[in-house]
Amino acid sequence: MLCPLPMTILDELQWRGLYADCTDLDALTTRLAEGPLTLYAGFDPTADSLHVGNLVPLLALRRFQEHGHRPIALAGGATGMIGDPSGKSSERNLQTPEQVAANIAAIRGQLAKFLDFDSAANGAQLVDNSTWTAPFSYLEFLRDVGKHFPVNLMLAKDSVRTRLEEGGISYTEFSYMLLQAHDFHHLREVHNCELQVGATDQWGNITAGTELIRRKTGHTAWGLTFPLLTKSDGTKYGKSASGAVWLDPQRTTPYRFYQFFMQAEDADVIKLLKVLTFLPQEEIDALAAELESNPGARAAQKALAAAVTTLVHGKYVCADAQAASAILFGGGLEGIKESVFAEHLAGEVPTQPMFPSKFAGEGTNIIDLVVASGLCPSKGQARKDITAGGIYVNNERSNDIARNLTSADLLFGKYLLLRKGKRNYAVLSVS
RNA sequence: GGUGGGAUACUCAAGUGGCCAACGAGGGCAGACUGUAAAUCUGCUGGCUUAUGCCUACGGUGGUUCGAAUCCACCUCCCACCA
Repeated sequence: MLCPLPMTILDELQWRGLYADCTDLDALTTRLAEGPLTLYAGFDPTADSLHVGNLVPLLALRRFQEHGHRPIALAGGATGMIGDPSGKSSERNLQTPEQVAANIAAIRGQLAKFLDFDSAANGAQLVDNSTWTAPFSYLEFLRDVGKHFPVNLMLAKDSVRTRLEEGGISYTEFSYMLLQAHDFHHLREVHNCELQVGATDQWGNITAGTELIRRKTGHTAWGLTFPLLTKSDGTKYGKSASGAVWLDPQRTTPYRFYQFFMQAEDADVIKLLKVLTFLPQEEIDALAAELESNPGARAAQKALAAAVTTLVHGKYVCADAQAASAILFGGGLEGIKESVFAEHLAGEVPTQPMFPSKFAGEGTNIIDLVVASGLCPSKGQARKDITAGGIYVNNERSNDIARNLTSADLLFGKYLLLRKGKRNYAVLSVS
């Protein structure tokens, strides 16, 4: 076997399945070979937390940083006020300035965790596009930016064209690409940022930026896109039955987060390892081989869940999620200690506080408790699930809808472990 | 502008006066099997304080009728053909 040359960042992106398109691959390859450059990716504050889909460009910034380049994470305080039409089939409601401000604050904190800001050579930067966009007057913007955009080219962008076909687009969202293009231009001039990366749905916005830079200054700038994260069945990745998978532990508990990746399909897991982790090629190849020869061991899923959970929540929190999973999916509850239960299950698994009076005397009907736990959306559904044998109390099937649960059923006098089906757990905690 | 067809639960799609909370398929949830899998088989799939009970629901608003998803009128939106 030939001794391989060290991988370039582009080789690595290619190998990881992170390369979709580039405005000028040859020129960018040459430029990257000459030395470090500055690049950026934008994150709009559509919610008060990032979700797993945002991880792809965010980790890509870090991949570039590990290859010596300088990443800029841009929080879209300005663009978030407008709403990106890309990939959306209908007009969205504007967020209030207060919402955007709150979301920006939350997202800035999350972005900061993934990049190295302290390196002297190539420390990351965190910027907010409202700092240079807000002072811009409307007239100035029209003259300095708008003048460089022929409307016929704007109409040809995919994001606009699809919207024109399905119901139209407001002037506000139509203008979004100008804001993002101006961001790129600003970063090009002020920070010498030569590259913008993003998912494929950002292609139109990115090329709007490279065009603006070229027309205004004649400088070069490149765009590079990643494929959208999809599952083997073609649907978007990052949604579980209960909605998006968030990085904020308040929105998606670390246990749920860990479980989400643990339950990845065989057909998706290798791709996810490449895209969402920093595991080296040899390790991922070994996991792929293991998946092939011994799929039942699910080593790849375990590695994926561990790596991503550690990346997002840290190794201690990940260890808790692993411990909780081991208990719930490993065996029975026999012999489990209160401290272990309290530490690893209560809080990890979705937990509802309950008043002690609920379990005093007669106790409370199982139907009401299942609904209170959040496992079932209505009493009717709870009744059906219980009758069908799909509900477990402290890991023992309980199919009597007349059953009342009392303090005698509580573990350690405090906890009730409810389960629906094979893998949906909830804890009721008396306090 | 004219004529004809259509709007039914998460989606597709039956139903043309009572037997309709509404056939069927997909999806979803659960059970068996399994790897916390896939495939397969089975059950469930509007809500409610126990239920031969009540409420909500077949585009909207009224009407006919003992009784309407089903009939009538008007309205809104889609599609086809003709202008």
